[in-house]
Amino acid sequence: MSRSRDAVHEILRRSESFRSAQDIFTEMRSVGAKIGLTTVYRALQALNDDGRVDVLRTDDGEAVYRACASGVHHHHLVCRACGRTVEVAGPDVERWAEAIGAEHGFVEITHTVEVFGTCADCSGPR
Amino acid sequence: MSRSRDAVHEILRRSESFRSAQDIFTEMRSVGAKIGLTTVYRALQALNDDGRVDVLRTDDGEAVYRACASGVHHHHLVCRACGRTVEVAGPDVERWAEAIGAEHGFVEITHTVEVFGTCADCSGPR
DNA sequence: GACAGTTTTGACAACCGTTTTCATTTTCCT
DNA sequence: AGGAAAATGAAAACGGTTGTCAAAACTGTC
Ligand SMILES: [Zn+2]
Ligand SMILES: [Zn+2]
Ligand SMILES: [Zn+2]
Ligand SMILES: [Zn+2]
Repeated sequence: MSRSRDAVHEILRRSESFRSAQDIFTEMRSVGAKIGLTTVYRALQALNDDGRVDVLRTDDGEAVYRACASGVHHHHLVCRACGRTVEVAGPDVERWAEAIGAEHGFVEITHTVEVFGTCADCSGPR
Repeated sequence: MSRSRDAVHEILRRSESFRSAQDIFTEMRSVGAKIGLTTVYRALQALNDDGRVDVLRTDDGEAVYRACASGVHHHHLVCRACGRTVEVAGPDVERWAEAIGAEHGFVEITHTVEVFGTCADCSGPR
């Protein structure tokens, strides 16, 4: 798994928002790349397994992917309108999650945190 | 929408973990209730519209529902093994989300936060 | 109670994103 | 070049969810 995996990774690196498999597939086809939808799905899950892309689920259950610049644990601030995404750190949140878990006797704590809003460009000069 | 909506709500109130539509449907049928899967789905989305149940997506995209005791904004600490769920508050997290959004010029901030772990019963006396 | 109008129900089909299958193509190594 | 192994993609299968539509249940009125 290499040729197309890199192609998919490249698409994601060029994008600053989360993208769906179908979305990526359509873009690649529209610029003449000959690739199958199945391969896009496989590339995405390989990239995710390797920790090279982040994935999250939209409200309607679609998986969307992003090649994040940061290799370490972080979260996302996503514009509801244009999808633009900023990677953010939240040391306080990390500590809070651990603490709240411990407080109730839970171990091996993990968490998911996403922040949504409307970015400056999209809320715009009214 | 009433009879079956209440029945579904009741099932959820009796459960302390998040449940899927299929799951609820199977339980209801197994105790002799005559209800259709479609109706369960409709009841769940109605309850959610009314803000009476919380919904979240599992990693594989399935929607799961829970009738939370708290009517106000809160988050969940979920056991990966048995599903047992504790409602938790995180004032620090609320403030952090607002602040991080504002810091990047985003407005109308919302967020999703879920904490996962293994509960005391499930991690058990090794 | 009978009746007409409205709402709810549920079997079934349609949808849609994702995964599996499997035969073909490409890549890699000698 | 030759053969084994990995990658590819078209099409079928899958699983959760939503749409369809005719039948059933509920509503209020005479
Ligand atoms: Zn925006
Ligand atoms: Zn974190
Ligand atoms: Zn547990
Ligand atoms: Zn919150």
